[in-house]
Amino acid sequence: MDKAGFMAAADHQCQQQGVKLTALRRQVLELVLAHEGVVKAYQVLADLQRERGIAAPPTVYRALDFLVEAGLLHKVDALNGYIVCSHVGCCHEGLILVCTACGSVNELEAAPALDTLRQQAAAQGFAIAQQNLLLTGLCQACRV
Amino acid sequence: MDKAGFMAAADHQCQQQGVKLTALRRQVLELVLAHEGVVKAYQVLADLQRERGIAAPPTVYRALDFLVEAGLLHKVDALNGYIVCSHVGCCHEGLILVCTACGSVNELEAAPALDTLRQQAAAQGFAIAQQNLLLTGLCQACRV
DNA sequence: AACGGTGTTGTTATATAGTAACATTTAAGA
DNA sequence: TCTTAAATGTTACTATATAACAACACCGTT
Ligand SMILES: [Zn+2]
Ligand SMILES: [Zn+2]
Ligand SMILES: [Zn+2]
Ligand SMILES: [Zn+2]
Repeated sequence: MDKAGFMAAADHQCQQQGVKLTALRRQVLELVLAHEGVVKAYQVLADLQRERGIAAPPTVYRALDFLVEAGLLHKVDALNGYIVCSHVGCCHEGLILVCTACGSVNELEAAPALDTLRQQAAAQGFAIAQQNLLLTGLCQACRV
Repeated sequence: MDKAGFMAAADHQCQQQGVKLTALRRQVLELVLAHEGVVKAYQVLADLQRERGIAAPPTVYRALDFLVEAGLLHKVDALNGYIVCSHVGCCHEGLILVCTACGSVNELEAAPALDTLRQQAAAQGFAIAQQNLLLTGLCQACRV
């Protein structure tokens, strides 16, 4: 999906959810979108400062939190970063593949695999929540 | 496994691997072991300072890194913390279940589930590395 | 239009997490 | 003993994230 298409989908999704994609949030989303792969909060902050002058960490973290909550971004804990969801609109559980060699990120639909995990966890009485799984490894390009 | 048993297993495992469980590393391991569930680096640092007087972050981070590398601890990225491996000795891939209500942690053997994921990733040309999966949800005690 | 509540953003300060770089000590082999 | 590599100490710093409160904008009601 191209960036314009993504922003349109984002607008739509926020309307559906009854939440507001304000100018600031939209700007932050566009800044994330402008990067390939994983983006860090402080990188976004720096970008935002270039565009708007002064800005402080809470401004960025709030917007990022909102966008994650709205399902437009995913937080990639292991990297302290964020990626754009590549399945906006379809309620999904992501399988996020991060290449340890080149840093590229690829998001798959993980529902089937998570069913297996869910069963295994359920056998221990544990109910796993909806979530995204981060897996590290080597992407096709980096496998020699 | 009780703590003494774990320390014995840790000694054994380090010998097997030809690495040294020095006094400092052992002390850090015992400090982690003294807690239930997830422990943070700076908590360990504080504990260490109580026991030995002065200590600086690198001291703790080095020891923790070593212990993770040796397979005695697992890093729990999503929580910026560490847990004691509950399968020391058997080479394994962990499935780490973290209860979002009470913070308890439970580690399962994840090999079968990871096989499924590995296949799904392989279909995209992605080779996932050996790793531990962190899943959040509700433990048996916290499911109402 | 004025009011009041709610959500959003601004601002300051601080808390928490992790690492770089170099000095010093310790342990293991030649 | 001498040499060297590993481990630890030390200082300083960078990076990540949040608390707390102030100011503002939006929206429905009076
Ligand atoms: Zn997604
Ligand atoms: Zn790659
Ligand atoms: Zn384990
Ligand atoms: Zn629980």
